[in-house]
Amino acid sequence: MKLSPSEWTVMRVVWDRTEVTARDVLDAVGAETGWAYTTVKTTLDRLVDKGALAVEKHERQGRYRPLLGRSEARRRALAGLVERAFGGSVGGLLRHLVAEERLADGERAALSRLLAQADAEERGPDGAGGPDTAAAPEEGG
Amino acid sequence: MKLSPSEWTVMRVVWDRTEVTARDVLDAVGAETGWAYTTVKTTLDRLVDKGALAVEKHERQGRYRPLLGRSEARRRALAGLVERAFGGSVGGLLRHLVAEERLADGERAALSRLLAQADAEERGPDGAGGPDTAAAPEEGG
DNA sequence: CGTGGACTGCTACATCTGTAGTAGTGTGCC
DNA sequence: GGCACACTACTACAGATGTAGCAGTCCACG
Repeated sequence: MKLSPSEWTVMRVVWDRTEVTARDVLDAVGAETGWAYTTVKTTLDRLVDKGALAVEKHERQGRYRPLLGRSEARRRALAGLVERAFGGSVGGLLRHLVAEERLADGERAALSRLLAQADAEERGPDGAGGPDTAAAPEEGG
Repeated sequence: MKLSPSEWTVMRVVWDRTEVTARDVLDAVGAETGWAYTTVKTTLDRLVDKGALAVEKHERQGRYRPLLGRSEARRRALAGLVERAFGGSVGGLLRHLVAEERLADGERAALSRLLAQADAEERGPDGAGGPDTAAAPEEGG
């Protein structure tokens, strides 16, 4: 499942609140996107169609809840990019990041720290619960 | 300028050879994609339209040459992904990579090495006019 | 010179995406 | 009890993308 740019915009709101109405989404992104209410609605419905959201009626109003987790969506988007643009190699992406993207000093330092940390964690398996670990039910097919 | 998946497929071939004919591309990707000759041709032409390739006639046969570089294309694709999926923060992507993608030990080590290397390079040869980073890496993890 | 193959430009068509309009319907207010 | 409002389902339409066919043309070969 691939999310289009507009769909990402909507999903961001849903993920931030865990459950939203179309109105909520419009309130959140209307200013920035200029979308009409129906545009939000259509996007929301398409996301339901493709299984990224679940909708439930409350007083005849739809409430949308993510089925696709943020991390999972990121993983897939990233996988797509790596596949298309870096020959399927995460290493290639990494090299590009370091070599071409001119990471700021702070970012490099932070990345080094993260690496060390992950290293430690993986050696002492107790890990869980990052900031936004979204466990998404996997749709079976 | 954004490249579609099919366009990436074609561009990969062009970048690998610096100049190609439609036939070359078909030979290179036909087996893997199952495309017809005309599909390649259309994609090539669309790439010319959008300014990613230049074409030149030799004996009434078109030879295509990249105008858009691979690194540049990667940069843009990456920027798009970071924008859509990571709230515009490369740091967010980095965190995801380390935390979620379960880099293999080898990859992590390689990345550390790359970082150290880039660090040295950037400090060594040229420091003038550089980014005067206002310190403070965002969100302390 | 006629024919076939290679290559080209143009056209086509389905699907996806961005964006929105319209009409139907339940509900609360006057 | 009707009307405005909010929300929904359905429909629309243009541009991008995936994929390919067709017809014209040039060159080489017989």
